[in-house]
Amino acid sequence: MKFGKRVADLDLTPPHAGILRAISMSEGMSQKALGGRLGIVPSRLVELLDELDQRGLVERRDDENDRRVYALHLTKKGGATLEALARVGREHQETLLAALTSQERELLASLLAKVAEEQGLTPGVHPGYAYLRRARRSRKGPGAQR
Amino acid sequence: MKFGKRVADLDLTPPHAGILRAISMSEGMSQKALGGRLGIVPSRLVELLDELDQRGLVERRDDENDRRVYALHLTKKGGATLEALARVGREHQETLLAALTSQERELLASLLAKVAEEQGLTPGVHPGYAYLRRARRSRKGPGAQR
DNA sequence: TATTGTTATACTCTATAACTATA
DNA sequence: TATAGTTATAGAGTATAACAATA
Repeated sequence: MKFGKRVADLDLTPPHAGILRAISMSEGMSQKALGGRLGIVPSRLVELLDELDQRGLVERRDDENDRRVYALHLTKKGGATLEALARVGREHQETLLAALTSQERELLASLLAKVAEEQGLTPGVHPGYAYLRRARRSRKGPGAQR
Repeated sequence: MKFGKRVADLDLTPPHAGILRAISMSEGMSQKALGGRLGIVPSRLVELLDELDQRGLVERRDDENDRRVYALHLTKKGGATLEALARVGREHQETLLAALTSQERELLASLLAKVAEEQGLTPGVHPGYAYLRRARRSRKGPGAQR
């Protein structure tokens, strides 16, 4: 996962990157709304936001109308990090698609966009957030030490 | 992960599917060789093979020349399961690519093949086997219960 | 002493459920 | 009683390291 490596240089993980981007697109949204949009369960979102908060990238401001909710905002540093992430994304894409001409890249993008749309994916939202519980594997058995 | 769901109907996971296919392509190979080819560490391979062995899909036969190694073989049932997996793969692909004409599918495949080759991927080997340790995230902080 | 495979153990990621504060 | 967010806990997947048998 080359992209993850690049993001790690910013002391973040790919899930963090998606959250920063989502917040920047709708500043002030609640955790509930953010989690709903990305498909992250509340408990997981809390931890990811804690980490972003801790790094000074995101602020949880009190909502005056409803004291149960936080209004999520990017800090100045958060905005700068988002720009750095955009650079990282461009670099990653350049490396990944090095084998293709720019015409081929556009073609690939349009084919994939068709597929994504037909599959009902939301643009800008990585489907990996919505985790699907795998089937339970039964365990152990043979293979004793000879 | 729709493919994983389909594979789960056969009481397997995607990693199992790749192993069955790899064994069928070189019957009799050792665990070391298999793990090397797919990029699976020995301890993980043992468990995955235990599960396949237990389901009667794979046999670990003693190698006569070197009693430390096992020669891996598909059982008859393993061969049948591999065919079922091929069907599953075709169904999955059909669903995934429903938005594309067959010409577009070929085009997509050729673009992706170019990218994969340039990236040094081995045909037939899912890159997900080679796990990359993520950067350690520092933990916890704000967000105390109000 | 080196190699093949196994076991023991630890760590990461993610989910479910119980809980607190507020509505 | 219902909702937003948090904490506690558990489970799945994978890795590292110590180990046994054989070379």
